Amino acid sequence: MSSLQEPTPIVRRPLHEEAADRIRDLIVQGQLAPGTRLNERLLTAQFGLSRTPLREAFKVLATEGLVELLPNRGAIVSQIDTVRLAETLAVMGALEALAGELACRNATDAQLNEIRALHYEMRAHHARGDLAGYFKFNQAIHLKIVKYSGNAVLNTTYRQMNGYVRRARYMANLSRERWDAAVREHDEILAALGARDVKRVKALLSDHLAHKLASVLAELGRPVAEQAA
Amino acid sequence: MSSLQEPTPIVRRPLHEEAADRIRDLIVQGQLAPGTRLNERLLTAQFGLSRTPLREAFKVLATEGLVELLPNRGAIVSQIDTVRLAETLAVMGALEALAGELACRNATDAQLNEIRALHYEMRAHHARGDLAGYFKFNQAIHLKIVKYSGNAVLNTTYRQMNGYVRRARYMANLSRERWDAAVREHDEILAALGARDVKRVKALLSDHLAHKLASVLAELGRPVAEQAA
DNA sequence: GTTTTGTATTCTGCATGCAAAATGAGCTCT
DNA sequence: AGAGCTCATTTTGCATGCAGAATACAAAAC
Repeated sequence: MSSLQEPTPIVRRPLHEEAADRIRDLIVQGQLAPGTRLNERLLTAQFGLSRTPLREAFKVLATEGLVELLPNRGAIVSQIDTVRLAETLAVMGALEALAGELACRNATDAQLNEIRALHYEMRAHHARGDLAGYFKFNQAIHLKIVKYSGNAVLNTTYRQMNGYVRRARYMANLSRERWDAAVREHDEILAALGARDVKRVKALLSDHLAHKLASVLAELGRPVAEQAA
Repeated sequence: MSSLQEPTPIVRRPLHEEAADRIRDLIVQGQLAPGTRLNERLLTAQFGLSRTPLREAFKVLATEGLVELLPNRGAIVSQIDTVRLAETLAVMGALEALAGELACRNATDAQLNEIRALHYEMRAHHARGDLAGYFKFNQAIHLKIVKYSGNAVLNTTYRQMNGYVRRARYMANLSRERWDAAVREHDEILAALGARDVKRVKALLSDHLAHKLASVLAELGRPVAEQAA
């Protein structure tokens, strides 16, 4: 038992995972607005499976925080409440600072070049004033930095939080000033990463996220600014 | 509808939550060793419920990382692998540094006094050489700091990771030197917290966790030390 | 006109049933 | 004795059924 055992480990993917992925995408991409009720009968019909695996998916999404389970009243897409959003961004700041530190140490040059490429793509969209395109590459850069930290736990934790926060991106209606500033911050982050300057990367990422948090909070005008980093 | 509506919101707790809690406790407290198979029939008999809610609980525990789901082969208590342990501790270090910072700002004096009390209890157990008692209060202190950060997302994230890590505590067979050093570090942390010295608390907690990580890794003798903070 | 009450319908929570996959025991063949 | 095969048993994955809770709606009371 050595070479030709399993070219492809053909184990059918459990239905509940499939369902969880599909619903997660719908939520994260904003197709299912916060507060929307997730009707079991409806979704089973739509996905072509029975209630059991669907309900299992609900449980998973609930522990991920994307869905809220009301006893005897089913599941709703969780509200994006301001406090939780701020809290999540604060935590993501800490995570990303760590990610930057580790990426400085562990990322290969090729990986840094990948990030660099994404950065220039992002700048291109910024130059054109294409906000949606900008967001896409911005996201990709941050996810890559976290990924190339080489810490899998960090990666999954971050991605999960990102799923929650991402839905709020249209809420922060990003002023032109903030947008330009964010791009400049990215320039600096990239430079520091290239120089493998741990301390600087860490500080820059921490600040970057703090600014993002501040801009989101400003946009939402809530007086919860105190408890953020 | 104002005053006498719901003295206690008597909504029966879903069975799957109950089950998840019970199994989680068994795993975290080490009564269910890593690798143990979780037989559905057995557990349903033991808990007095049917397979459906039990399986829902499995899904939750799986997303929490305490249980591994093998398609068509059921659930096993997840192994504590060294790499993941190290990665988790690194992330917890970042989280706890943030927690310390926020606690400095947000914790009330009464809350700091609570932590202080726990600290002296811990010292008492250390003085007696009572390792189990020491661990208990040590845990409690760290959890309180995180809790009094006032950031709920941080709190739940930290607690979840702690659940995974806690099972490994007996693995790190803590030398007397490291034990003494840890206690001294706690002294300093407490002092800095009392002085509300954000920068210092942050640094101390970060170092404290890094030392813990190093000691665990040393004990386990794995060459994964590079990728930690 | 508004609120309350009664009732029908829908939906959730959980148990159970059934088919497919995995495990294990015994057997055969080398 | 050990490796491979067959078949019975166990176990998982999923669908469905049923009871109770929640919701919706309409008629009645104020």
